[in-house]
Amino acid sequence: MAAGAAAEIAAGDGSRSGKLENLTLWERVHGFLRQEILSNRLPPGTELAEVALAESLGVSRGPVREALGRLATEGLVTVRPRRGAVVSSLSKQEFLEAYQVREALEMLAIRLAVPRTTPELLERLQGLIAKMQDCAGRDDVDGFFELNAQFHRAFVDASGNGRLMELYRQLVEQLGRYRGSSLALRGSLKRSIAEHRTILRAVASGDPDRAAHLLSEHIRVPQRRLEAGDDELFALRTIPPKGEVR
Amino acid sequence: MAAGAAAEIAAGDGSRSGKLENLTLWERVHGFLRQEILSNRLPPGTELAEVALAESLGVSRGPVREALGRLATEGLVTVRPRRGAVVSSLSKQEFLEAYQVREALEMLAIRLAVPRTTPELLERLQGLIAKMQDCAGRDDVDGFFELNAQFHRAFVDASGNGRLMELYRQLVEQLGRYRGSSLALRGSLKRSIAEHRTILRAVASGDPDRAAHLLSEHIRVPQRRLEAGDDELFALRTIPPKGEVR
DNA sequence: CGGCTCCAAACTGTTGACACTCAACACAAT
DNA sequence: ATTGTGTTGAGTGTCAACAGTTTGGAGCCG
Repeated sequence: MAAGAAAEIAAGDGSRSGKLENLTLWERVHGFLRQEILSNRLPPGTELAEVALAESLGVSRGPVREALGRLATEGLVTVRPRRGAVVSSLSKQEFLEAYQVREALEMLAIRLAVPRTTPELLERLQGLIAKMQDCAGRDDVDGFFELNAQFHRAFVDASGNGRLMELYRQLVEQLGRYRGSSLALRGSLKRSIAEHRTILRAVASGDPDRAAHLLSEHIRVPQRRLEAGDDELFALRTIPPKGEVR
Repeated sequence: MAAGAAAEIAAGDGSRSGKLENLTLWERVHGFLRQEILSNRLPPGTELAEVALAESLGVSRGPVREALGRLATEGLVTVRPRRGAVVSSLSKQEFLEAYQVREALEMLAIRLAVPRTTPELLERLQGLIAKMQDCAGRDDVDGFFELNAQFHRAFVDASGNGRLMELYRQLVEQLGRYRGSSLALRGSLKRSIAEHRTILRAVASGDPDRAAHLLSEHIRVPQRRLEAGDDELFALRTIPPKGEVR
């Protein structure tokens, strides 16, 4: 039912940029839908009919089906057996649960990253904090959020643990759709920057436990607010069309 | 290819046990293959051809394909585009990475579980330790391993975090296939029991940080041995040739 | 007027067939 | 003997069609 502007998934033209795209059809559909969902162009609650999608994208139902299956195991859509797929939405409870797991993963990441710290990493983190301050001064909330995400991801990347990176990526993807909520929850940008500085100091001094502890407190700031009960933030996203989830 | 003993997945009779199984075909295939892999009846490295599986199970390639896709995102098989699927095997490095993530998840679990501790939980844990001691006395290593898994899972279940439980289950499933290795790594059963007692005391006294720290040390015992370089344990499972099933 | 039954449209689950790719093997040339 | 090339065959990627189920509503009954 979505708008008709198809993205020409099935295009056979090889002129698309210099990089040769040897992806299978369902992989392209998967990537396309993933982008549509993550960018909130397909908001939570949207029903995804196989035939409609297939026609819209110019492919058969097979690849669409396969793509939906993959998205389901990634948690971006939920399939109700014989009832079709829906862009999944997180309840306040589920959001909180994912947030807790994210905290645990980041703590592991920073513990692993500290002994592997390089001067380049410290420099990069320092640069990110500086840019964050710029954004805070300009009230560029979107920019700040992006930099903040990069800051946190830097530790995960530096951990050297591929499994951890993969899990973290999936988790952040899901939580990212509620960026508005997370941001509103955070409150003062200045305080966040100060916390980042403190964390960076602990990392530079090579103290994994202290860094992990600080990070834990840092992450808990928005979590506590959510627990306190600002449900309205979710009312925006939780679209109760008709079909009830589970 | 593989042996013929099919498991009658496609059976349409509703007489199968009292429990009504309203699962779709691919869900049944998925569950079946999952069991086969986890029980090591399909050892790592086994090539899974769609046509062969489909014929063997009495279904079409569609459901098999879908099941393989799900297993892939769960990490139990790896699909090489246009080359088919293979039962995935963990390298020493990957095993270690997963182990680290498991540690982080369990620490989160015990932190969440401590404030929610009930007398029933403490009693259950106490009972598990007692049974472990029995097994240790009888040199019942398999029994001990099972009880140990239950002990650790108890905290995850008590955490009340559904997402955490799901991730933990998947992780343990994958690591579980290397049970032999993990066991050999652990060494003294008595020491393990003593550590369990100490952890239980910390939980009973309502000290999440201490419990988490103790758990961390407890989990790290086999991890350190693995880091030390006992690769031979993996040689057992890493089947290099293109050997046929059984 | 409200509730129940039955019917039809729509959609998913499944199947079998076709097209295409890649890997291995054989053979020829250096 | 080794390397490069052509061929072949197995097996995946994709499609269109069939069958079963669910949903929503029209019609009937209380």
